[in-house]
Amino acid sequence: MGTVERKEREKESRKESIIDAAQKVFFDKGLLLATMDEIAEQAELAKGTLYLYYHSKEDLYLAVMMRGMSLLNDMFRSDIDARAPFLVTLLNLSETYSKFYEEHKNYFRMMHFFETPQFHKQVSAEMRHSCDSVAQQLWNIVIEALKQGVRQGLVRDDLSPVEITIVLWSNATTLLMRIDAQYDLWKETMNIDLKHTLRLSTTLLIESILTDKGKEELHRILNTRYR
Amino acid sequence: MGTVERKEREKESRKESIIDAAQKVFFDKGLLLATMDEIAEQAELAKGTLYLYYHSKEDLYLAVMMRGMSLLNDMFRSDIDARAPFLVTLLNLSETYSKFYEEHKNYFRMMHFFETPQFHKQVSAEMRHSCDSVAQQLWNIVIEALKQGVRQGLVRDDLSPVEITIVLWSNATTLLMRIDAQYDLWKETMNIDLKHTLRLSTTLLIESILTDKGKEELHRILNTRYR
DNA sequence: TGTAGTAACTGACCGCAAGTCAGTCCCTGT
DNA sequence: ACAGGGACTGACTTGCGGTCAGTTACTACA
Repeated sequence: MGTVERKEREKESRKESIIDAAQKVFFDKGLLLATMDEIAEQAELAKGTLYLYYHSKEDLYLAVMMRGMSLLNDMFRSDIDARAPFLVTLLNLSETYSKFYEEHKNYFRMMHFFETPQFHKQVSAEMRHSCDSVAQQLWNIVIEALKQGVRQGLVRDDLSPVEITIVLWSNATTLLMRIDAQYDLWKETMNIDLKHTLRLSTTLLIESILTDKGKEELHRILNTRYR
Repeated sequence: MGTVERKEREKESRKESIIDAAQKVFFDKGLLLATMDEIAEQAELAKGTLYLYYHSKEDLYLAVMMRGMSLLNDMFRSDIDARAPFLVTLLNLSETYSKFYEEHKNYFRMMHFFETPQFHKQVSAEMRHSCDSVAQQLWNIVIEALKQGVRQGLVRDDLSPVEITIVLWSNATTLLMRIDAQYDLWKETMNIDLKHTLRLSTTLLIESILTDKGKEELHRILNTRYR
C-alpha cells in the first residue's frame, strides 16, 4: 500500500505550489513589499500553513531563487555539453550569463540578494547550505572549463583557474547589476552603453588570462564571429 | 541680532548629533536590526524628533553613509594632490580603496547598501540626489586621472576613460565585498586568498588598458616597489 | 462500518517596530 | 508681561512576520 509514498509526493507538490505562489508575489513586489498574507492568498492556503513548509519569508525567497540558479546551471551545462573548442565555450558561457540576465531578470535580481549577507538574518541553516551547494555547482562548471583551457595551453598556467573564475564571474555579475539598475542613467548622463562596457571588460579580462597561442585563437574566433 | 543664524547652526548641529547616534547604532546592528527607538535613546531625543530631521530610517542610514563617501573622497583627493606620476597615482588610488575598506569597513558596507536599489523603497528624493552627487564626485576623480593618462600616452586612447573607470571600480568593489563576506570561506574550501585575487585582477585590468609605453613604465614601477 | 489516532491545515492572535500627531514646553521679539 | 511659533514629546496607529490552540480530514484497524 503506497500511502506513505503518495503522501510524500503530495507534500512535495504542495511545496512546489507554494513556491509557485511565492514566485508570483516576489517577482511582482520584491522581498520587502511582498507579504506572507499575500503569498498565502495566492497559494489558497492559510498563512500558518506556509510555515509548515518553510521556516521564514527569507527561506521561501531563497527557495524561489534556487529555481533560478538551477535554470542557469542547466543553461551552463548545455554550453559545456555542446563540446565546442575551449575558447568558444568560454565565450558562450559569458554570453549565456548575459542572456540569463535578459531573459530571467527576476531570478537574476534574487540571486543578487543572496550575495548580500547582511539580509540573511532569518535564513535557516539547511536552506543556506542548499543554496551554497547549488552555487558551488555553478562555479565548478566554469572552473572545470578553465582547467581544460590550461591543459590545452590556451590559458596561462601561472594563474589559478579558481581565481580566474572569481574574477570573470564577479566582473560579469557587477556589470549586469549595474546594467539592471543604472543603464539609462549612464546612457543619459555620460553617453555610456553599459552593455558595451560589459563586453569590453570581458574581452580585456579573457585576453589577459590567455597564452600567446590562446590570444591568437581568440582573435581568429572573434574575426569569424563578428565579421 | 544673529538669532536666525544661531538657530540655523543649532539645527545643523542637531542633525549632526542625530547622525552620531545613528552611526553608533547602525555600525553595531546593521540596518535591519537597528531600531529608531534605539537611535532616539542614543541621541537622547524622542523618536518623533528624529522624523523632524530625517524622513525615514533609510534616509538616516544614507546620511551616515554619506560621511563614509566624503571620507573616501578626501582620501582620493589627497592621492591626486600628491601629484605623483600618473601610474603611481592610479596604483595609489587602488590601494587607497583597499585601505578604506580595511580601516572603515562599516562605511564600506553601508556604501554597498546604496548600490542595492531594491532596498531603497523609503528613501526621499532629496537624499537620493545628495548621494548621487557625492558618488559622482568620487567617479570624477578617477575619470579625470585616466584622462590625464590618455593625454600622456600611457593609457590606450581607443578606450573611454569613463568605461575604464566603471570597470576598475566595479572590479575592486565586488572583490572587496567578497573579501568582506567570504574571505575565510574561500581560504578554507579552495585555499584561495581573495586579497591576492583582488591584486591580480587589478593588475590584469590596468595592464590591459595601457599602451606599450604605459606597460613599460608600469613594470618599472612595480619592480622598484616590490623589489 | 464505526472509531481512534494522526497529519494537515486554519486564522485569530502576539510582539515588535516604523511612522504620526495632538499636545506641551520654551524661546524670542515686542 | 505676554503672544506667537518653532522644537520637542511619547502614546498611539498601522502593518506584518511569526505562533499555536483548535479544527478538519484522512487512514488503519477492529
